[in-house]
Amino acid sequence: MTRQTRRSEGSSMPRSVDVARLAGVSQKTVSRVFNDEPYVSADVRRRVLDAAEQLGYRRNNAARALASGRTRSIGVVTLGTALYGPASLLMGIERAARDTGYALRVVNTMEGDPAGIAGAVESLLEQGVDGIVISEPIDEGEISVPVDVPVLSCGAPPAFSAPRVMTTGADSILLARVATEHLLDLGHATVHHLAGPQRWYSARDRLEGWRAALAAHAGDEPPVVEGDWSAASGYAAGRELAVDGSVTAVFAANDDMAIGLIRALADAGRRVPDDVSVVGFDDVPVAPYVTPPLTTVRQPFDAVAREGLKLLVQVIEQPHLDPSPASAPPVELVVRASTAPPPSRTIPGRGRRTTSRSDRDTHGPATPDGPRPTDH
Amino acid sequence: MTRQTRRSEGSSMPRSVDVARLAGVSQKTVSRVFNDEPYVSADVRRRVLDAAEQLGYRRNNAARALASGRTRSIGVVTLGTALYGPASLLMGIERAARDTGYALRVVNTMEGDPAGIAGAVESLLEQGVDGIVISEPIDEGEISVPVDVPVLSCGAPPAFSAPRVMTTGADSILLARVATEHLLDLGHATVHHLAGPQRWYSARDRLEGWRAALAAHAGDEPPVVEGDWSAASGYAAGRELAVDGSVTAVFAANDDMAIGLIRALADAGRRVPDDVSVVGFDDVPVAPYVTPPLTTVRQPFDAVAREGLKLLVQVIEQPHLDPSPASAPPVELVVRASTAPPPSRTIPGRGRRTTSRSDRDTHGPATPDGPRPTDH
DNA sequence: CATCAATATGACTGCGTAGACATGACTGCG
DNA sequence: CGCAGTCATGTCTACGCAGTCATATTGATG
Repeated sequence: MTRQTRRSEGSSMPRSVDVARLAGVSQKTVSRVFNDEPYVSADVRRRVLDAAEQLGYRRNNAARALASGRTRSIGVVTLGTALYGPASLLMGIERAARDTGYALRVVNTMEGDPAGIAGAVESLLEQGVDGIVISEPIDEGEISVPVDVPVLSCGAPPAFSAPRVMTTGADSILLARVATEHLLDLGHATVHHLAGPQRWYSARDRLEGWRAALAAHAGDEPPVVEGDWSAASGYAAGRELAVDGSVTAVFAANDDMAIGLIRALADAGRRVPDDVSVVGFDDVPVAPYVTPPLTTVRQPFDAVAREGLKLLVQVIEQPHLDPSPASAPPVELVVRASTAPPPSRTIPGRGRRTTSRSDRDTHGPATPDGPRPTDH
Repeated sequence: MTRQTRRSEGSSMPRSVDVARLAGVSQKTVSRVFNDEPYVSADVRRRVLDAAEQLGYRRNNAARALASGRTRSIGVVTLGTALYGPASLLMGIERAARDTGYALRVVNTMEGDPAGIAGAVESLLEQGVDGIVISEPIDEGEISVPVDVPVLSCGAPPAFSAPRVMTTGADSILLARVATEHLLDLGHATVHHLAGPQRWYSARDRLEGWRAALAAHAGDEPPVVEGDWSAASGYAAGRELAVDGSVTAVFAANDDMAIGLIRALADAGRRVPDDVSVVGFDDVPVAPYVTPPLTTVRQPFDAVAREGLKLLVQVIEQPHLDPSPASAPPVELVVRASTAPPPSRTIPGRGRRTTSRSDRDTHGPATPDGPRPTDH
């Protein structure tokens, strides 16, 4: 039994030579046809395609990669979670990658894994990828892996040394600031922050945006409560915050925590938004349907993924050109029913249901999404 | 300038020959060391590893695949959504794949994409994978792609002809049945069903389980309302169901729709669970924190992924052996506050907060998860 | 001490493709 | 009509690794 019998059933896959033989051309010509190279006559192209069809020919990617030095694939490092944010980003990246003709290889890096991102990157490099996307970067100190492909980091500073590192992502700082300012504009004296785990850059950005908003409004900065993105941690934080009567507004670093928070407040007898206003972050699909419908800022995952991949692919394919900076996606505050003016000092013509904010950036409309549930 | 300058910076990656030269051994021996082949002396192994370390050597996966005929990677076909179910399954698959030493290649198939699953599979085969996982199969008729690798279908019948097709997945039918029977056991005369899109096999399974439960209890079968998994569609369905005063219990095919449904009922003035009981499906992380905390059945994504991949890898690596059937993961009903006995006929010693059901399969405990919010 | 098996290593080669270059057919133009 | 330029195709080969088989070294055994 020779080596031919490696694929199943002994009927080894047809190769380009087989197609060539059937079409009466050389192997190289078959290669030309499949790579859309110029200088192939219409007649030959047709014969080749017919022959390939007939044999069920499929290019061997391993051989292509070996011969050309390019794998036409992009590696993605994700956190191993089904969190809405990371999951949405991953899906956006897949779509964008496919649009540009690249395949996707995915590696998780469980949070807390000591090997961490470095190990994930290492594994992608060994698999062979033309570029790497760090989907949700977390701080793990310097990454010491020698990387020889361009790297796209979604929302983090270039945390390690590679020849070509880019960053992309929504302006989380701005988004957080808009969310916080929405509450301040409603008349709240200050805004508490239920932060995400500070190992995540995205969590830090949100903290920073919140700080900036408070600073701009000369508000004092209450202590930060830190969660782990989960609704459960939001609930735990909510129990702490509920006992503090001075809390009238909270900006949660994601919607899940906001939902947990709201429940804790409700369980403690504090009404939302009458006693406490809550703003989330992400605009998860259920946000309009929880009780009360959640005011939040929308993350433009799809746009971010698309822009970022465009950048990455450009750097992969034209290493010389300076990468054109991605246009910042629009900032979108979605006002629903979880925010209201503070209870004590009643403001006439209550500020609810407005998108009044205007910043240094464009804001999308506060779109009523889907069948908009009535307030109550 | 020769071809060597393909990788960036002209400093082409070291190859196994380079390592061999430095270690004073043959290229083949380097290969042996990295593949953990027997018959390598400890001394040589050490020298090789040192040399590799020093040069920053990394195996070239394309060449390995070409030479060995195996890519050591598994392709996953997912729907292009950030839905909790598919996303969780994908993460579970990644974890499981890495545990078995396989890399992951991911392709989306946008729902409604005419090319659909067939195209996704085709693309994976061209990339070269040793096995394929169809993560959330939907019905697209016969898939006519010739597939020569084993295929694992999560929860669907073998919908196309490949030499080796397996299925895995939780027993959705049973889960749906347990959910429905929970409502029937509470005393509801019948249970309505808010179904998922029927192109999805998982949606069909849940419908079937619901049917089975009704049939077993001699309940009549009310008309089915179909959603698209989204909370928005749940809301729309809820508006329909709210006008029908006879509706006292609804089994929603996933938690998101259940959340939308509950909101629509609330907006229509029907209280949950006092007037209408609602059971979801999945046990999404926010389920304990929405209003009211959602009774639901938990999908054991991680266990399903792990079992399924074990099966797939076994078939890949030992094509001869009969695949050992996966053990069915436990069925877990999580009773929270969205279900209660029907309003009219009050049943003494209300059946809430029990996991009384016992079926042909083991049930996990109705674990109080995380900081359990109090009922109200 | 010769013989054989187990161990350790190397030489050679093919995997299927695309890159470099050669070659032949044809075109247009002075 | 001859020569340069374009087009269309072919030949040869490297890509980097693992498979196959040969060979050298050991130790044990009768």
